[in-house]
Amino acid sequence: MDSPSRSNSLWKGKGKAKATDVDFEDLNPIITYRHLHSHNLSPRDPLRAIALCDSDAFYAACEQMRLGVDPAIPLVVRQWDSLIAVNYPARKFGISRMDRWDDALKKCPELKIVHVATYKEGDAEPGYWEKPDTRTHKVSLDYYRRESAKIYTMFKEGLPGAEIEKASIDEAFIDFTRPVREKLLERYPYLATVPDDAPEGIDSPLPPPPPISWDGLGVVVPIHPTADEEEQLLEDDNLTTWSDVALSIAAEMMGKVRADIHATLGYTLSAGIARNKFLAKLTASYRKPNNQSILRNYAIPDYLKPMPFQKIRFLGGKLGEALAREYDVKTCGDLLPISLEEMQRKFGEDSIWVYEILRGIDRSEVKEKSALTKSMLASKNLAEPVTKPSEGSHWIRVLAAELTLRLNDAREQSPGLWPKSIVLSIRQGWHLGRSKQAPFPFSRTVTADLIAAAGDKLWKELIGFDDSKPLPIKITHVGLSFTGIASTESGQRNIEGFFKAPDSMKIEERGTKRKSSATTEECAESTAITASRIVKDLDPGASSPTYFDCGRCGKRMSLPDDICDAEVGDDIKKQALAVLHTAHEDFHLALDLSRMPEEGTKTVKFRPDPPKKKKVRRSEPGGIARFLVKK
DNA sequence: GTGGATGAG
DNA sequence: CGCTCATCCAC
Repeated sequence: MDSPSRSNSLWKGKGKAKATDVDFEDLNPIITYRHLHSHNLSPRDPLRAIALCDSDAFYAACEQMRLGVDPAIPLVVRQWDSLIAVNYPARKFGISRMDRWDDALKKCPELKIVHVATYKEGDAEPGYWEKPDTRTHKVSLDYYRRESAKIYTMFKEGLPGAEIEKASIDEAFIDFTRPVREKLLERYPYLATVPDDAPEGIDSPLPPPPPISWDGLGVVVPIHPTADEEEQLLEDDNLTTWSDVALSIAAEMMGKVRADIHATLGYTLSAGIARNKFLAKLTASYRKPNNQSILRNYAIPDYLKPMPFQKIRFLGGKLGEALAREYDVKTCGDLLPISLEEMQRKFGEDSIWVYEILRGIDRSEVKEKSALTKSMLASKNLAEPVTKPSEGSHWIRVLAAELTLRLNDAREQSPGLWPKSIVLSIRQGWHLGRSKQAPFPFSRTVTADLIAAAGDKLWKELIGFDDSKPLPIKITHVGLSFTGIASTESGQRNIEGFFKAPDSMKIEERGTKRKSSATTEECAESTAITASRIVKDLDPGASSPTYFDCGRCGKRMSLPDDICDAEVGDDIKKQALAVLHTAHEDFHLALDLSRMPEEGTKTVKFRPDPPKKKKVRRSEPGGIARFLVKK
């Protein structure tokens, strides 16, 4: 457990040197007019103000709102036999996330238990059932995704100018720097111009900041946690900086949106506000639920030092464990004496990320994610293993139905969305897994059948299709996913240009039902090309055309003769033509996409800021390296 | 492209 | 071995 070879003094020997002096050097940087007036908001901006805002016990809150349950009632969300969300009232009973539902009920007989939505093959959409069967049903988190999207929308609308990065289904980072700066100049107009007598012109420091009232802005993390509050307040007041002013304005804005969201959607949120993402995240958990906390720069050292580093984002896993073991320590403060060189020697060049984090430094940016997701996975662990190919098809249809919903849903926001490939993965027993993927044909109208067909094909490639004899192995897990989802970001305008014919497309459904309420999605689906002409041609009463002329390539696309000649109603011919039309548009669209410069999806590193996997380049792969290097 | 690893909640 | 989801990377 301990490391006898390591001299204690090496890393505990710093004595009482003020960490503020030695390890945290940047707590009160000089802020000049240039900083304030620079239009180049960089991660080094001393007036940066970042928030992490997350929804309290989100799934539980969703169910509580959906069912109109009093928020004070203990409520949990159940998934099969365990719990996936526990609201705060329920936590008071000692119920926690991984508890079994029946154990939880023993702890709190009044507990309101809601099973997460599920669906089975053939269901149009997920539903809530008292007792869903794990053998036939699959969990759906769709409702939570939709509610999450509502919150995200309110963030965007309520915080113009702020950069917002959705970090997960229940949390988002918000960069307030720009709106805060505007407010700063508005509120303190004397900052707008460099005084004539400023010694160094635009590079002169700003005048002393005004005092701040934190009333109603949230909990302010104390600079030096002590028993004496009086003393604390006194000290804190004497140390106000412009950075604090910036944080207080951010807190103001954050508080307003939180209140707004609570009033409109009913969700309570907690937020942390600090100078960077990592600290914001850490600060958000300072006081929960339904609260926000502010971490001033001067409060960073004493907040961070006692903090178990394994609580830090990306240090919660094996890397954190490896660090803890290597040095036999727990807190951030414990790791401060480790030199950068030492850390890099053991954990690779990229450990500088960890080194800086421990000192409250994090330059990673809040960046709205262009494509909201790059992949979509629907998967299911099978309580009853699949032993026949036909059973596989069954689950594939279930999973395909979910992917259909989700992809079409995503397309409401970005019509050009398109998964490059579809992947079927299966697992047998406990670790052996295989997967197979194939290109996913672009199609404007994605149906469950289309996806299921693709999945079935992969299934056959993966395990064969002879239903007569049982599979040699038991499949315990089936997953169907889309990968390489591209949103044709830069081409958005082009594409929307195509997608703007009005209500022409419902013809596929029924020629007569013209004004059927077309959803935005369906409107977006219609394409310009020759749509208006087609609609005219399809005017009720006129005899059905059997071709159309493509406005883009000029080609005349005709129905196959056998359909033209067949003794079928006009309805059928209309439908057939619509299908042909759609297919042809898809062809053009795919062509457009392939020719389009891949701006949104080029080699931009998707996750530039988080810690790199530690590539250990080291002669001796012992010790921690074993965790980090593939065996 | 495939499989595995990592991480979050 | 909860269960479901997402991303990255070595091969």
